[in-house]
Amino acid sequence: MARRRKKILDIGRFSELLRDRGYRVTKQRLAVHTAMLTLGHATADEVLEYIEDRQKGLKVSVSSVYNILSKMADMGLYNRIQGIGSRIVFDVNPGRHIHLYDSRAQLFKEIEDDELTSLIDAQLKRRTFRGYRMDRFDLHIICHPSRKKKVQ
Amino acid sequence: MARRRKKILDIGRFSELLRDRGYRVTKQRLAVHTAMLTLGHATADEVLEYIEDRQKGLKVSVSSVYNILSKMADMGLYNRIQGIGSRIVFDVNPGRHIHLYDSRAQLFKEIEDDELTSLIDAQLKRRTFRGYRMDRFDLHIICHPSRKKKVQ
DNA sequence: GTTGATGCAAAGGCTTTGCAACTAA
DNA sequence: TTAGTTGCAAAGCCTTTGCATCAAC
Repeated sequence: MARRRKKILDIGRFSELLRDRGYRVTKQRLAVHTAMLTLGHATADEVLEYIEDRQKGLKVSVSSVYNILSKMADMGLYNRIQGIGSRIVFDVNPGRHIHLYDSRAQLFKEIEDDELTSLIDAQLKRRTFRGYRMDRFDLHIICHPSRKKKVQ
Repeated sequence: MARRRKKILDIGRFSELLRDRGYRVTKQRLAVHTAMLTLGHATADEVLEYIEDRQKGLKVSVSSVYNILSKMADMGLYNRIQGIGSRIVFDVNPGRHIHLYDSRAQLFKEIEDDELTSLIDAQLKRRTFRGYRMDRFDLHIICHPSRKKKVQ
């Protein structure tokens, strides 16, 4: 019983989606989505930094990055997960639910584990939450590096 | 294989712990912990509001609430979980890992599910995360009310 | 009496908002 | 052309910090 997952939209489908919904395809939106495709999950200023590093010519403001990330999240394209503290982390993959949080470096790493995802999903689906219907889940595995040396 | 859980500290043990570690037992700390025992999880201003409602006589400042909650979290007494957006939510129970998030009301509800907790814990324990050791996990089940009428 | 803890106000960090200028369609 | 977007700056919110005062021990 494989879990059905939403797919990450490449730039082409991303543009299509915008157009389909009557939104404009702007350089800023393309740049943000491109950044998210590479970064996986990122805060607004990580996205901004990424863009500034790769596209010197393109001007993108902080507020636009926020607006774009928020709009995409509201459209269901990204998830809002969250860092400890007060920073919003956006996740490009709506189907990605398991995050490893490095409590020392204070950043998220990716975990791909379909078996675990399916297992939890199955468990949750057969449970009832009085009066509530589950949309999705987020599993945060809080970890610390197990060795002194820098881990990769 | 029941999961061993840290216990919630009642006020007496809370005071003991403070004294044992060389910290002072202040009215503010007692008030904050009392609030947390009732609220389960709360943001700093929810704690403050709770205290102001019940103990008109006692003066507690915002910064003290923050300081106290942070210190307790650093001592491992509370967990920092997080609301969507930029607010830090503290959880009084270090052994409580499953949270139902009502996305409409934007608040957390409690889920007690030892079976599910044990299951996930067991799964995580038998997995390896290259270079990382797991401290704990947080499962957020994002839900919406399934009926129009207000749910309890 | 000693320190650690508190309260206040100011500073900080991240996010949102208002609005004129811009640009995709 | 024209309505949706952007960029800028200001405002907002929550959290942290510095320091004089206070109180637990």
